[in-house]
Amino acid sequence: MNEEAQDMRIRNKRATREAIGAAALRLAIEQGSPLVRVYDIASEAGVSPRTYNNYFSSREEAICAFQSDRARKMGQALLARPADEPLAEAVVAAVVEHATPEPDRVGLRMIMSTPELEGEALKAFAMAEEPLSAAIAERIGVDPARDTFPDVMAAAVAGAVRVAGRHWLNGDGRESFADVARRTLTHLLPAITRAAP
Amino acid sequence: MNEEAQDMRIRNKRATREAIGAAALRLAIEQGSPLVRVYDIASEAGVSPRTYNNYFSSREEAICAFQSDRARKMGQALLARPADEPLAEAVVAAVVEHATPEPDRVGLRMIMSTPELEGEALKAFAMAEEPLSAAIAERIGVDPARDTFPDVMAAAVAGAVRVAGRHWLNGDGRESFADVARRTLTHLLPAITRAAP
DNA sequence: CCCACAGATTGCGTGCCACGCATATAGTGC
DNA sequence: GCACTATATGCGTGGCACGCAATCTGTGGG
Repeated sequence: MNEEAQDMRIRNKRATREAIGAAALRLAIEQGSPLVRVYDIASEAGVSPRTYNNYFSSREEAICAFQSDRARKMGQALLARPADEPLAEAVVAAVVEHATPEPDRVGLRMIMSTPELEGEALKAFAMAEEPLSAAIAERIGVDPARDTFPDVMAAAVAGAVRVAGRHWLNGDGRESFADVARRTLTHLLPAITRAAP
Repeated sequence: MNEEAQDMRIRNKRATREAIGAAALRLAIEQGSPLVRVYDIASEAGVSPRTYNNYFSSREEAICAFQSDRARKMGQALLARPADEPLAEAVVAAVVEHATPEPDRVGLRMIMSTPELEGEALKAFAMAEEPLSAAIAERIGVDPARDTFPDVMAAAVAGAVRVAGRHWLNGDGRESFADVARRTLTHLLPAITRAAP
């Protein structure tokens, strides 16, 4: 049962990590990010402050943990798409998967409007680039160390999703995030499809 | 002479800001970013520690100030290109301008390999996006609040330059940064030229 | 020439936080 | 039941951001 025991531990760690992250996000939304104290986050999550920073090394990281995990999943979603699917379709599908359930408007707006969280949010999006690049490289069969195409496309796609989030927030709220993301990705399609004829 | 006096003050502020930023970068390269103390940066720049954080609110911000200013200039460079130049050419030209003089390899490598600085570096690149987007929007005559194209392209271009930096660092050093950047931007050209027929 | 004023620098005090170290606890395999 | 490892926690230390108030500096007016 070694593996299962390890799984148990991993699950537990993930659970507390998510608990802390959720607590941090909730408090940041309620009180505003700069006012949140580490002690409060830890209390809310039911752990010691010392334990809190076994998981996160800054308040920003804890608040944006949700975004980070989302971004990671977006990259992995592309890897999981069927290999015979055209690259452009696979990318759009992976992004749309990642967009469900709809992001939390209030939380996203809080993050976007807080300069201190901006860097962390950008890091979260950047985290999606490596798996995206790997998936693209594998799909079109090039070496990402030699050819810059996968990295460039990954960065462009991540950027398009980020821009979609911004426009979705500023919009009138009647368009779903997935639709906005589809529109932004459309602008990239000529570049994406060019390399996968 | 009111205006000139104001100019003088602005120049002075800019000078001390650059002095502090340069000192921070130099010390970070020499000793490694986490070992640099605020007191040392301030001493090196000839100001008080208290003055240092009138200009920067974190060590990371000071160390990456040079990158931030660079990124800003890249955005403004596009605005300054002749209006009749095709968008794709103007973008490439602006990036190449921004690439001279060649970035400092050691400094860039230090920043790229320090996780704490990663967020700040990403913020620096993101700063270039707004002027880039504005320039693109003006050039093709669309409203950036309605049309996502300028923002998406700005993010893609900034991402391509960032990727170029990474590949340039990992390369054998015989290719200039400008050349690598040209290659990465080439991958975006189909998307860029599509909207400016 | 002196004064008033605004902007910039600086010193000091306060509160917050990241992190190393040592310890307690819990869950696992033998 | 026992040894072991991973995790949680307490405590202490050092560093840093920032508010506040005093000081310094350069500028323009009387």
